[in-house]
Amino acid sequence: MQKKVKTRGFAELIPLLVADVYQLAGAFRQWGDGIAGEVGQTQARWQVLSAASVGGRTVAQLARRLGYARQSVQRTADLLVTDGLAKYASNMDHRKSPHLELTQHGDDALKTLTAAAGQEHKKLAAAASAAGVNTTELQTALDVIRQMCAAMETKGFATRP
Amino acid sequence: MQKKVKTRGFAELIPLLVADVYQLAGAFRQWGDGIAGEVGQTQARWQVLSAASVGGRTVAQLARRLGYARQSVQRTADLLVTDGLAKYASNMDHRKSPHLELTQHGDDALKTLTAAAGQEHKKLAAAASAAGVNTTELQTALDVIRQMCAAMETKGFATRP
DNA sequence: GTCATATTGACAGCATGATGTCAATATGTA
DNA sequence: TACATATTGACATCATGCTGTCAATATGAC
Repeated sequence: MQKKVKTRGFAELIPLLVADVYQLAGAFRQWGDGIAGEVGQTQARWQVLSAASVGGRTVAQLARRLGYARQSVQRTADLLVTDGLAKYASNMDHRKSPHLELTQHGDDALKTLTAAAGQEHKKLAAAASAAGVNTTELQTALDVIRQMCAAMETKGFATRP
Repeated sequence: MQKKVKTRGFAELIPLLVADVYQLAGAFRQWGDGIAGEVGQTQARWQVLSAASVGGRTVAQLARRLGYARQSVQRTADLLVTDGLAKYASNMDHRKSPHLELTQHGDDALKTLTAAAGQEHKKLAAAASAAGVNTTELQTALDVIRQMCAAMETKGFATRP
């Protein structure tokens, strides 16, 4: 019977976890948009900038890597090119599918974003510490979240890198 | 120096937490959309149905409770009414602001959704358990996530209930 | 009772995710 | 080589969040 009781309590925590993860993800999203907004960017553009900074990747490759639909990334990439943050460089391997490369302007923007994010991470760490979170607990939480992601994947729900 | 080292390690976990929370939230979203989709609904409609099921609430009140913009909830509510899942009932307190009430059809849909979600929660709990998560760790993760939400709120990033 | 202020719903428009379809292009196999 | 299949970008369209503006309506201070 012990196992049954344990399982029941466990299952009842799931809806709470779902709600809290949504809540925290929403707060993180606002936070990230705030950081990106300070540089006149958005999170979507930031993600594509970051993934494209490696260079030598087509839009379709970036989309797969980011876990978004190809067309969504295509639109964001086109906007980045329009704004001069990136450019299309011809791809020897595929005449119709150029590589997305950052321009100097785009590289600068990404560097600014990275620096701003680092500052904000420190601030959030301080706030979390003040809220009573310690490193051990945070590490446990991370482990649980990753295991939940793994569990979701076994059920066929893709997760995004 | 101990405190400094601890803080540094802590701050470095933050970006990992952000990435993993995004990832898990994305998986949960897909999962929820799947559940809602089986009944021909969406998560947005589900949320509004659920919040409206209490009865006696205006669209603006629902929006505040859900943490969404008033206009977003308005649109979803209008769609629910169009589809016969809800109806507007005159509000004595405000001539222009009716209460959103579920119809029998809407109540049935919500009951179906709730039942389906319960089943899915059990399945996910089993998968998580198999992935090696135990109740104690899950509870710790929940606590950390809530403390992070609280920390975010102190920084002015609203979280959604 | 009056009037400034806040709230509300309607409407228009934007951002960013999704999907579906089509033609051009690679790719792998017979 | 030839052809079936997969991949890719372009384009259209939808879903669902946001914002801003306006008029109607409550609300509260005086």
